[in-house]
Amino acid sequence: MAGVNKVILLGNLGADPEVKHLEGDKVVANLRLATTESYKDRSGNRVENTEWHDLELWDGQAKVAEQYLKKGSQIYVEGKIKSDTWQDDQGNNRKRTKIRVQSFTMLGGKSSGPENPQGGNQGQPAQNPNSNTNMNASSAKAYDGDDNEADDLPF
Amino acid sequence: MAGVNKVILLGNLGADPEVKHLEGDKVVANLRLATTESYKDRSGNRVENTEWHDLELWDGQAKVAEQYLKKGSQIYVEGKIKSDTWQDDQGNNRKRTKIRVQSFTMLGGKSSGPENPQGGNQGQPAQNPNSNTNMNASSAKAYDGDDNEADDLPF
Amino acid sequence: MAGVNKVILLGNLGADPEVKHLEGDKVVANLRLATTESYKDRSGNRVENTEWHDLELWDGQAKVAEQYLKKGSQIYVEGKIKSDTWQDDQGNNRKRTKIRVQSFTMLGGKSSGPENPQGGNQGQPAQNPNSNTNMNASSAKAYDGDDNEADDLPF
Amino acid sequence: MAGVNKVILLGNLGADPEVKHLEGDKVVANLRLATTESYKDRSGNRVENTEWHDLELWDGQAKVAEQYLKKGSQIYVEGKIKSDTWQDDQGNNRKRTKIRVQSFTMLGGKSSGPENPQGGNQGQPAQNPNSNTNMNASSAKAYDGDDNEADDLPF
DNA sequence: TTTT
DNA sequence: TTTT
Repeated sequence: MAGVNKVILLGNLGADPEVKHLEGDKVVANLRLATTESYKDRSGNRVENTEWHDLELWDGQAKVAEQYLKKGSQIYVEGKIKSDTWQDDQGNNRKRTKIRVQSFTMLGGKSSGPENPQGGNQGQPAQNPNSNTNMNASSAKAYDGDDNEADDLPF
Repeated sequence: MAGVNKVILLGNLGADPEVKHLEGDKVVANLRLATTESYKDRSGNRVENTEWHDLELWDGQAKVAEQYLKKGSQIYVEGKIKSDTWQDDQGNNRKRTKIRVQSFTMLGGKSSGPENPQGGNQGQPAQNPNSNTNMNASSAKAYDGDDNEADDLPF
Repeated sequence: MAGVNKVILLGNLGADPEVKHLEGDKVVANLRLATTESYKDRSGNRVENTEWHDLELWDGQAKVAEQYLKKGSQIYVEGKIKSDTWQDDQGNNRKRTKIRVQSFTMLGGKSSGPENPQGGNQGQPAQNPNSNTNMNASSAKAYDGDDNEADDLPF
Repeated sequence: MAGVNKVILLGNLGADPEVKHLEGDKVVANLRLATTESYKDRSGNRVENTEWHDLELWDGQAKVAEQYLKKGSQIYVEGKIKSDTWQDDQGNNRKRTKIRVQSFTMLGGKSSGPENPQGGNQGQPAQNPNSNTNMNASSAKAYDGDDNEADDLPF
């Protein structure tokens, strides 16, 4: 029976993306995303609570992430929960949960813009390094291999 | 900085709720929820893929779950991802991820209706055991202690 | 700048789908979906409040809707808000809002199962007319013309 | 039967909030929010498509909006679709759809920070007018009158 | 371990 | 480990 497994996150990267280029043109990027909520406890003190999420992106999206995201980037993410289960050396059942990203959008925050835009002209500073450069890397449709959103880059 | 950490699930329970009544009137329920997606692989064969989620509900919601949900129940859930981290006996960093439920709605499927409705009249079968009895246990707002959704029960 | 425009609905159809087959193999289906919320007013009386949504589905999804949905069907929907604006006869600006469906999933409820399954054998009643027949008609990606979810039908 | 009616938006305000202070301490704010999507048409040209949403906020949230949001502000919104229906002068049935906001979060973008922070010191420019000042105005719980999120302001 |  |  069909179900729903949907995750929506908005937060900041705790580190630069870790990107691996695999055989057969496959690319995978792993991101660490922090979502912080803030509330008042019973004593009226403001408390911050940060949850860290392991994101996994494939192929076109991984390339976009590699080129545009870095530590501190603020992004909006849609994806689904996906767990790996295995047995460790002691024979214990282990489980690791990550978010398989289906789409993401860059928001403003620190460090928007490509790390090294068109590979040159570093003497001329980017016109608006702090502007709200959003960019959408849309749905990956991983199963059927029609993963062509690399053609969807906004330039 | 405020962020967003939102999970939306729709699936079936793999087991009856596990409910613990703690000191001070606190109640916690743990549910195992399966979300199944179905797709065709490259060869055109239909494949089913099930993800299992650990849900945690507190207080008013836990009581509603205890009374109305059981193995097989189909529910719609909103919540957030919440991880526990600790060190195991070998000093390894461990992490366990669960879904802290903020609201849920009972859908049809098997086993709607209370397990043992007001404790009596078992000779008379429930009129419509397979009907689409939905019920909403709304948001828990745990942090500020205004956790009064027990008053929101639909009866 | 990229934004997010996402709608999630779970409710029941108020009428059978209205389907139009257009030139060039295009198909559009219009659905009326009711989402009902129930709450207690200040006096403690339970109140029901129903919102009606106009859904629009295209092509592969429209065909699935035509074949499987009818009045009373319970569905889960993801889509986006889309408005038409025009001037009426009096020169007033008018606006009509609908939900462009990106994916939907059939839940149980009334009237699951095809209206007329494989066109025959009506003497033999469907084995489980009230069973929880879910079915997923996945995302339509209308803009790029790669609208091939008709190939994704679960049979 | 309980249903789901959920809207998630991320975009920018097209104008300053319109706030009305009603009798009995009630406050309502109306916002115009633009969500823009960007895609390539068949010819490979990038196309932008903007949808305008009418948002309605009440009480504590309305006050937060009044103080912190203005034209250009980028926000993340959760809410639900809510329609008004009436008959116009010609006796035609009319319908107007708006988004009843349940929570919102300020993101960076233009014009974060209060319009007039604690009412003074205008000679000293705000230190970081373009910084990523996020702020969460949480769920409004309108029906039951326990609308105390004014106490939840982050200061 | 659910559901179809 | 992010962000404010």
